[in-house]
Amino acid sequence: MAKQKIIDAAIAVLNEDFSAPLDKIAAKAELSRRTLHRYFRDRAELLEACRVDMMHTWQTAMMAACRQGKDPVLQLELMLYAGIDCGEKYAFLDTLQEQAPATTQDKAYAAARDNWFRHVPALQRKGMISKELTVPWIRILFVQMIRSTIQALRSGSVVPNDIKKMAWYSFRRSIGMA
Amino acid sequence: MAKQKIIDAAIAVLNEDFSAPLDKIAAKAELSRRTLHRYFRDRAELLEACRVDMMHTWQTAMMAACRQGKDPVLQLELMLYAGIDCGEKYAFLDTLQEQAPATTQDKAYAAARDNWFRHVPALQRKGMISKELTVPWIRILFVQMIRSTIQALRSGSVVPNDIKKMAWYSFRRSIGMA
DNA sequence: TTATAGTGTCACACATTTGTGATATTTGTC
DNA sequence: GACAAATATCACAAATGTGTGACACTATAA
Repeated sequence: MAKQKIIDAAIAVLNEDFSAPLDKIAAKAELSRRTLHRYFRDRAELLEACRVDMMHTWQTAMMAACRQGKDPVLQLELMLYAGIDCGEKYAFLDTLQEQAPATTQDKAYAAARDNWFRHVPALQRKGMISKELTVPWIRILFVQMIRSTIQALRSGSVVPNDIKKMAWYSFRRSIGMA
Repeated sequence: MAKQKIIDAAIAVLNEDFSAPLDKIAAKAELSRRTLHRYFRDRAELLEACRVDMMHTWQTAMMAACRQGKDPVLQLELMLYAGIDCGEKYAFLDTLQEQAPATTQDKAYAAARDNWFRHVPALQRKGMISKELTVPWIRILFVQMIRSTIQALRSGSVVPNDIKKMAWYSFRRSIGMA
């Protein structure tokens, strides 16, 4: 589907340069700018479509991840993998979220994501997560670990197969897990 | 000095949106766009000034850090702190480096930064750094840890005093150190 | 007070980006 | 081949961003 192709291109381009001209997005999608405009009235509409698409992708991946286990540690691992699978979509969504004020939908998204982090204090008491770290810091680490993975994949200097394992290893240890 | 004020504003704005209009930079610097143009002929000149400023800041911090110890682990810790002290400058410089082809000066910068990472294989053999991780991945983690710190500071949700400690703790452990 | 340096405001030409209409050209299907 | 759907190309007006000149408005020092 051309529409999805455009959205994917837009996410890829805007993630690197938020004010990039539509030509660049069209080029990335291998379409003319004119065709892009046939699917999206204007820049704002495209941006909104990106937001919805990213949210949907992330939610779907998250749901699948969370269904698989009740153990918070396993859930966290699966959440990280879900974020990685969403790739740029997750990172860019996170950026967009900062720029625009939260709508009702956004709040649902944020709630879904934040849900896990409620477990942190309990895990800290159990000594599974370092007590030196704060919850906001751990959240930031989580997002940045996904960004690191994206960058590693894009740079091509790391073998794709190894990345997920390395990411989980690094993230797990960065928050004080064994 | 107004010139420095503009450069700082430019780094802050362009770090978030590389194609942001000059109006935004001028606004951030609390100056009119006309005044900005009195200091910098055009966008390219401002960008170049940013690059030089960031490189200088980073080099200075790095030199100071490296003078303090011969132990690679201590050096790494001090390098991380240097990066954090440079703040956005380090992260943006890293971005710029990707976009523009390396000049002679850039190579010197890159060399200084990369210098430390030569120690990694030796440290891996000693079992101080995880053998599961690759050098490119460790480099990415280093940069992203600085970005995490910037974000944490900017969000205001983490106490500044704690950040450096948390960043070093998380980075150290993420690469497999004790 | 009078210079003078730094800044702000306004106006302007120019370039780029954006959104749209008109008209081919391609693509797939019958 | 004939047809319809999707796309490309071109042209164009409107909006936005860029760089510059002219001039007015502070300050501060001589």
